[in-house]
Amino acid sequence: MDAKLTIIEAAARLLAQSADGDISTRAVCEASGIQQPALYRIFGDKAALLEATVDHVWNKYLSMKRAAEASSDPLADLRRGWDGHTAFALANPNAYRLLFGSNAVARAESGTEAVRLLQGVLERLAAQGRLRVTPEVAAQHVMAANSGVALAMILRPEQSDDPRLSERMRESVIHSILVGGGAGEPSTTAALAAKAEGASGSNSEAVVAAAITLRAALARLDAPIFTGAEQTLLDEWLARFNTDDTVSTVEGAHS
Amino acid sequence: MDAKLTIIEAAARLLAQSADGDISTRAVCEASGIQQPALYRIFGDKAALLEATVDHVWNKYLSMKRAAEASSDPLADLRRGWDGHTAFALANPNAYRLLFGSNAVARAESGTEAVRLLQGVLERLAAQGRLRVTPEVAAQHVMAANSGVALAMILRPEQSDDPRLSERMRESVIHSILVGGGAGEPSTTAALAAKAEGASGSNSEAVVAAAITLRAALARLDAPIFTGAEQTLLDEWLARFNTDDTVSTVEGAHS
DNA sequence: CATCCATGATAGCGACGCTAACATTAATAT
DNA sequence: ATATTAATGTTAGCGTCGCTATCATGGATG
Repeated sequence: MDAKLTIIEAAARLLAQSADGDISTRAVCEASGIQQPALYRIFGDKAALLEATVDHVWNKYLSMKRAAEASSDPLADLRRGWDGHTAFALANPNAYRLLFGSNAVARAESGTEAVRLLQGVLERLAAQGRLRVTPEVAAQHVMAANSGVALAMILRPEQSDDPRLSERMRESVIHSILVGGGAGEPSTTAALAAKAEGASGSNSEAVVAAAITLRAALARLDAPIFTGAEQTLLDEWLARFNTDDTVSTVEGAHS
Repeated sequence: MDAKLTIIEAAARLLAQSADGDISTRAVCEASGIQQPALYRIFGDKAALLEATVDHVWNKYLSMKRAAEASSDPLADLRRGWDGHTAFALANPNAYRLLFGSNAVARAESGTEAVRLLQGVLERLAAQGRLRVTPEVAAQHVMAANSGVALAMILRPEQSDDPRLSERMRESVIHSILVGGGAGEPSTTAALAAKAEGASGSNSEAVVAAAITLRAALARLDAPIFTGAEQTLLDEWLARFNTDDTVSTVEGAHS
């Protein structure tokens, strides 16, 4: 199974040096000292080879980044992830274009893993009460904006000469996803609690505040969102978040 | 010179029906009743044919839109232009992918014209003192975000299932480009709706954010606060707060 | 030792982008 | 009206592509 890695590395090398962004399986075979039937026995077809190559390049870059990406501040992690994404695109334009600008490698693991990592960060932000959309929606928003900026810088550098384009888009996206606009003053009770926990080191207050907010909203709700029984039970469940036991348990996951 | 248009229309037809987004010059020749040497005498090479085809499709769509795009409100025109861009991408995914996701048709006139039209609108906004960046910078920002959303919806529909993704990104970009955040029709977007309810006294954004916060906290909760079934049902109920119907209904209760 | 299966090597198929070569027509000049 | 030129139609084919059929080889397994 060493042949597989040999082929992938040769393909990655050729892809990085390719002028038009494409490579031929014949060239890959010649560069890796392997014959075509072997390549097709291993990968099946060219799309699978490209997929494996893109995944390999992506994972190589990711393992470089992963060491420095464990922080207590999910917003800082989000910024780091964005900048890393952009840097990867500029460092590997051909692989990136295959991954985010073509349909040939749409099923590559790299794309879903990028979204998974992003969602992890966003869920931590959500747990602090700082997201105003669901992590799923936020992830789609961030990914679309980030890939749009990266592709524009790769494919239309002369039309994307603003040196702060990526940074601008990053902050624009962050602003529209976070409550209170991110860097600005928090406006919701949950965000206030999130800011307060910055001093105490715990994020459980945001959860308690969110439960309180929801219970209050629930009481004033006359729209047919819940039946009476549902509403009663939901209120009971929301009340469970207010116990100190719950708080300490939730915050146990944090530290 | 009628042969040129005949070829282009055949190519556009084939491109629209193509499964993998690519077409062969042989198929174009057969579909247009013209031989390959004639095609290559007219266009030079395949890239030029694709370029002309994309330009043709783009201009056809643009002439459809141009009639309805003379307004006194540049912000409304910006929104119209954004939605038209997205609609074109979804209606012509293969042509769009060639234009914004590949380097084969990077020099197509369509791309530069799209940016030119956009800059015209942005310059009108700038003349009204509503832009907080230069029209050039704003145009790059808008184009990158719009193409990113469109490509994501084309290439990764299962990862871009938020039906309001384009709208969300549009308002996010507008907010970050205009001075004061930019006000428009307050009924459509969640952000603007949140602004409107700020005056009315209710706080639907806080409710949505609280529900999101609780769902995130719920996901990383391993303490025995809820049983599995309880947690599943609670998550479902919390998810109901995220629908825009719910939001408007909640704020409707107090207006 | 016989069997089987994974790998090596050769050759080739059909389709691709593209072009040389020539035949034919249309347009122009004399 | 004829000769010259330019444009177009037609055939055939080159080199490369993704991919595969075919067979030889060799080492592991019973």
